[in-house]
Amino acid sequence: MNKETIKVACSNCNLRELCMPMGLSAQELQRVDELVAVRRTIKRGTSLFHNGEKFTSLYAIRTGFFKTSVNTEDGRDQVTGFQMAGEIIGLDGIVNEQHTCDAIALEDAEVCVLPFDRIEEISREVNSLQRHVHKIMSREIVREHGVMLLLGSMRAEERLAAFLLNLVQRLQARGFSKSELILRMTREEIGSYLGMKLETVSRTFSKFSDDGIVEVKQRHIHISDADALKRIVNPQICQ
Amino acid sequence: MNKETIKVACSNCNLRELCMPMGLSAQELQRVDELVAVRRTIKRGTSLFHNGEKFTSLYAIRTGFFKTSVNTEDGRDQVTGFQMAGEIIGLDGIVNEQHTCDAIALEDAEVCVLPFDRIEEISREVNSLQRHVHKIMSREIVREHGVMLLLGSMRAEERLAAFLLNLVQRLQARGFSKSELILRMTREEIGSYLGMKLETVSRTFSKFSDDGIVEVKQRHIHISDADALKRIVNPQICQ
DNA sequence: GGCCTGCATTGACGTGGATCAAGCAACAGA
DNA sequence: TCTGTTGCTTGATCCACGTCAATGCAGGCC
Repeated sequence: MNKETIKVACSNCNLRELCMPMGLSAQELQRVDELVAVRRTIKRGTSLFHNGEKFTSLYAIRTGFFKTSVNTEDGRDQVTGFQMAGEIIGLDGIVNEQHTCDAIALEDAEVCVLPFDRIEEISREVNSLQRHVHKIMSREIVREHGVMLLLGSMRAEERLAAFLLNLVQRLQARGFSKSELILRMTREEIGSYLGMKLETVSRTFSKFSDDGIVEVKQRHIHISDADALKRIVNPQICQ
Repeated sequence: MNKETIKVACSNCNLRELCMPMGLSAQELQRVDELVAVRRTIKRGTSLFHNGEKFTSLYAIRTGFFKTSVNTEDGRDQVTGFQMAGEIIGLDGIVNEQHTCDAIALEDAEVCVLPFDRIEEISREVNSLQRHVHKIMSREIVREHGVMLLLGSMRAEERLAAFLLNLVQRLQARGFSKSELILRMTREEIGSYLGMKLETVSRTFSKFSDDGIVEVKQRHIHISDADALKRIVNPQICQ
């Protein structure tokens, strides 16, 4: 094997514990390495796939930041999620063999292309991969339940607080600061995700800033009082 | 095989095309029949599983009607879906091996219990079952995208219209009328699902009724003008 | 540098739906 | 038959957020 091959191997990837099952034998690892067909780079602002496109592969994000959004013929648009390194996108395409949403890179990105028939083939042999695929899909379902709870029952401040806590928690799991973050998306995209208008997003940021909970300078956010955010989301519990 | 065994076989089930893959060989069918461990009946108002309970099985609904809902420690509650015959529930439990929502029967129900390790085992051998499981999970993800769109970008009338159209379409696929339906849930449960208060649900029903779009008598609904509902959901397209 | 363009912020105002409250219909049980 | 309970409807009022509009700020390009 030459350097190139080694470079695209999951076994050598520093994101392995985020997007691949753990505790594989050497032989299983070798099989799983065959999952990744190629890497693909996506320029900021361009799409990895879009609504209607034929589904062939899932994508594991190596670097960069994406949004996914669904849109209807009559111009409605809803951001359904923001995805970062180690996360898998494209699951929506399995059911009808075509994608039902757009995935847009919010910064230059690189993904591993995982052909789905290869995933199915290898997960028949490697039980822990099979289980892993099921868990990833189940996790997405549970995540979406959380978004439904947010959209269905929270007010603007609660939504934004929950959003910030979620983002920072995921960034922290990737070794970034738990109080400092740079938003990769516009106020409008945040608003679309949270079911509110961009003006309300902006005003709510300003309110948090006035209350000394966060410092906001455009897309640079510093969380000064994470507990206050938690209290906003969970009024009763965090008293 | 005695009568009892035949009775619980998927191969004889009239819901087969709804919850099982199609085009199986005789041998594969036999394997798939082993999926169903037992049937279980659930009385109206009682739970099939609830939040925190250990996950062991998925459930295929044979008869009856369920709601699933997530709830937080601080008393927030969100109905995440209504499920009817032929649909699979419990997918949320896979990721952490415990359920993260409650499933409550809204009328007396019967489900087939599908132990998840058996699903995994058999889907390693029967490719079309494997594919089917993936599709079911993907379909749920896509459905939830639709709910996010609804909650994030629609107004009350649009939400209720979309809800009614979705319900009646699923009922029609099961051989029921496309204009007549009986709601199995309260206004409050509809409201929780649609992110609105029960009073607003009631008022919106009354508005539809005044406009001659539906006839509402408590939980008995007659849809007089389905196109009008479609126009409400899709203002541009259906002109 | 100056100009353009795309975001972001902030204010003034309007409104859809929440809230509060009363009354009513359906049904189960005595 | 009456009676309590649960769910549904409707009205009056309020407010959180949307809408419309002006201004400000940063980065890219000439």
